[in-house]
Amino acid sequence: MPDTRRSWKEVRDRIHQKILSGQVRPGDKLPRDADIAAEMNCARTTVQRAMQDLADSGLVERRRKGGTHVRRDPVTRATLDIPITRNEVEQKGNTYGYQLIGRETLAPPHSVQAAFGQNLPGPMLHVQALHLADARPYILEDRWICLQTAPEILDVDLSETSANEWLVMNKPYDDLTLRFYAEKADEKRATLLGTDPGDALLVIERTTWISGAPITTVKSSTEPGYQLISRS
Amino acid sequence: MPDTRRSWKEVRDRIHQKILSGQVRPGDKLPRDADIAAEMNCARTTVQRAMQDLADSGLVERRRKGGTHVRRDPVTRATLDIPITRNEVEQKGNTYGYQLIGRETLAPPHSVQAAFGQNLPGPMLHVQALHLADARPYILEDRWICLQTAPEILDVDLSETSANEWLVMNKPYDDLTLRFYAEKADEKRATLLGTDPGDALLVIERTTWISGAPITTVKSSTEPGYQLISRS
DNA sequence: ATCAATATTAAGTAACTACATATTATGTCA
DNA sequence: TGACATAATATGTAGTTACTTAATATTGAT
Repeated sequence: MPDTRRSWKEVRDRIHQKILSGQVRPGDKLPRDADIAAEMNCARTTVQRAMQDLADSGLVERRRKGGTHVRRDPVTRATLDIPITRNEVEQKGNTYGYQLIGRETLAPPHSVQAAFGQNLPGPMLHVQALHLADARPYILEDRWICLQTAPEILDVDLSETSANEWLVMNKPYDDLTLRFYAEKADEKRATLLGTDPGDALLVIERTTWISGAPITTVKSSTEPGYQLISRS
Repeated sequence: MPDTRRSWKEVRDRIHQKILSGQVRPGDKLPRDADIAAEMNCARTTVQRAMQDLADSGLVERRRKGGTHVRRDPVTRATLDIPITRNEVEQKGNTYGYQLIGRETLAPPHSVQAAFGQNLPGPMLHVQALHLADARPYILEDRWICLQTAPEILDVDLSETSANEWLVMNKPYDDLTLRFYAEKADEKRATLLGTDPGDALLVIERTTWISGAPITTVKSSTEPGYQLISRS
């Protein structure tokens, strides 16, 4: 085998290597795609793919005309998968349970409006529900659903189907913000989650939009000890 | 303009639309790339790119021969950028400060060994340091560095340069695990972070490897109120 | 010298082609 | 019938060409 063609992954790894072995330093400009292609004896498209990947993972920055530069503020870029809670529970081998706690149509409080920024969401459905793993409280969700964008939710029997699942299956979103933080369990949440007030809870806030219009925002308080782990 | 060529993003969005408008349901098989290309009047490469993107974002699954299927357990896939702490602080317009608390060569405790799995890391440097924003405690890091993989760290003046920065700049990794959870501040951490014991802290654990060899593992306890926010 | 029009550059996108690879289906021989 | 080879199939990867787009540099007119 004289000189097997190198895949874009090889090209990527070579450049990756160069960057972090110090041959090329943060802020440095890399050669043009075409030159790298010539040097590595491959097509520009291959270099393009490699560079795209490096750019996606936060290692380099590319600008038309400007060329490709090694980022001077390298970031750790990680991907998280947040599954539907039912699947998450069943994946772990536990039995999934669901319990509706409250449901009411209401004008959203200011904190919820803030989550949506400019676009005022109008009247919303406020749903509180508990997800269970083997009958133990797992995640407590406090959700607001925009009735302008998702009026069909009013016809859904939320004591049967969780809003979580219904929305994921029926209301596609094209924009999403996630927010993670730690919070002390207050009296009410502690009771519902079967833990003690003051316990540290990981909270996940998720807000979704479809073409600019708000769909839903959820504040999920997880059971004590819950961990989020990045994809490899 | 009769029929402008459609980009791979248009193709992606059209399919995305189909999937979540219910025209195609979770588990369903999508037509072959070639057929979609014909239908949409574009090249297969364009469909390929579109499909790749949908697969990357967790919406569909592709298998050679098997074809493309809509995932039956859709996940919310989010990307997080975790910058170097100095940059994070300065980005917010605060002054960055750094303070070394402790430094010692030590055999790692079992919990640290566990983070690395099988590969035993050997002797390690244990470093504790505090990152400050406007002279207020921001992140407390408790780090273990593998001396086999990164012996040069012993020559670094860690009272000047943070291990965080030195490692990011000098020790490339090719594998990384992140873990997020909430934890109550214990007495010691509360003091260092200038808060009260029992406060809920968001903890970020990061472990890195290079070609299978452990580099470092950090447990970063963030100031109360700290939030992680996903990239758009 | 200033500003605007124009050219140049380097990445971005897309078409078409060809072959690779993984997987499934089929067929043949013992 | 069962094991194994073979064919068919759909995605994956790579090359080549051509054109687009955004950013920069140059030119030229005032």
